[in-house]
Amino acid sequence: VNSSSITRERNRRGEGAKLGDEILAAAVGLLDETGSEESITLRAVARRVGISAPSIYAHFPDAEAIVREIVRNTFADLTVALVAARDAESEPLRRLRAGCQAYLDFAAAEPNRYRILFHCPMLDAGTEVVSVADLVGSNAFGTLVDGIADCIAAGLSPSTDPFFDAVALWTALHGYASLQADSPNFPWPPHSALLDALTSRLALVPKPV
Amino acid sequence: VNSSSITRERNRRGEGAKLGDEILAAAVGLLDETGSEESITLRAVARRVGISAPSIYAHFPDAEAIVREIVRNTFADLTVALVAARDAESEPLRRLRAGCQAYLDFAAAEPNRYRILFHCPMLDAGTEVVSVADLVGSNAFGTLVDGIADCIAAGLSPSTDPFFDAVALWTALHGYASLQADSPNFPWPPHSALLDALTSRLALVPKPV
DNA sequence: TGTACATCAGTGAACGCGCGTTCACTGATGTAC
DNA sequence: TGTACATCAGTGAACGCGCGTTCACTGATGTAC
Repeated sequence: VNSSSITRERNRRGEGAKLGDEILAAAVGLLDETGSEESITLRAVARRVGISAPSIYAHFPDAEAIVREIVRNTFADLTVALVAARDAESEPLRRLRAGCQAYLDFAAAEPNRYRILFHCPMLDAGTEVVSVADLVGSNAFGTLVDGIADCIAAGLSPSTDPFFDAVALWTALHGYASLQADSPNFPWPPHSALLDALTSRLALVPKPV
Repeated sequence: VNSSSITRERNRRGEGAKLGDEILAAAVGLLDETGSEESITLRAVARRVGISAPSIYAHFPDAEAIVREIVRNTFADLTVALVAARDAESEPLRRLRAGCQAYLDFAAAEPNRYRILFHCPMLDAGTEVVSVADLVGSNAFGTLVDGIADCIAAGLSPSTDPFFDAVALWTALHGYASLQADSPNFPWPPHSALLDALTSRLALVPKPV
């Protein structure tokens, strides 16, 4: 029963694996339309791709596996975006700022994928897809710590604890990304002013009074 | 069909309204157990209270109304907590800090109720329960702005824009509250050090370099 | 003080729906000979 | 070059479940007389 109007050509022999990517794309589409990972159901995904529901089992062992894969891909994409932003600048202050900007840009461009990185009740039972060890040791968080450390090394920050400052900055970036996505009608100050304030005040200041 | 082991005494005449509160409490219980408002279903709530599902219709027009009421109550409770914290201190710096502490305490004590304040896909279709106008004009956000303004008036902050600084501080508090709830295993620095850093750097500093 | 009765606080069965998952299957396609 | 066939990519029907909502109802309880 294909109740959608989508017609799909069967993959050629040996190209069956392509369907896996189509399934992931359809799941992200559902996530973006509803803002809730709960709408990523096997049957809804199948309808969107234009296949029957059981076909998904050739590619994912169960319904949650699709969401797990989305989370994994999202974390990888975020990391790539942060590393690319870092490598595009050489001056330490600009580097740090570019990393923060890239973080917010990613969250703004993909608010739903960004959100389920941190809170995905569908998966919480048991395995965390991106473990804390992954996060702390990753290039994603490392970009922030290194960015601050570079500013210190260049004499641009009186900070003495780049990890601490990176946590403070990450915290604020996450809050900004989340609130801006969830409360777009709030009378936000200009984006660059707020980003500048968070970056400079949290990463470049001396220890609190 | 009462499949739970709960036995419940029928309310006495004239006390039928009590069931409304029991329904809300049961819904919050479900929310806390699963971390997802999706588990607040009419039937699950009814099972938990020990009544039949249709009984709920005497108190709420539909399933979403329960969640809407929880959001309303949560916003009211948060506001009360912030105002109480503010009124417990008189010295401006301690007042501001107490408000921030109360905000984080509330989020830590009720992470799920706190979260659905900002993101509740179940409800997003149409009405926002707590509007942005409510938020900005509320005592909840006003506590922060006033706290900063008081510090400025007392000569304790060189800031010139209490609203801007309140947004920056709120942003960071929200990020901290959210991440701490969702990533408790992250190697967080000591709580009071981080809270001090966020408060003083974002609210008490001069304009960014 | 006794009793009829209106009202209140719920109940129980039923409806149609979408869900995850299973199972046996089908038909096109590439390949061995 | 032609053809049999193994394999691949997917189908369709069915299962049992929990869901929101509707409907007609029931039985206890307070009250009017």
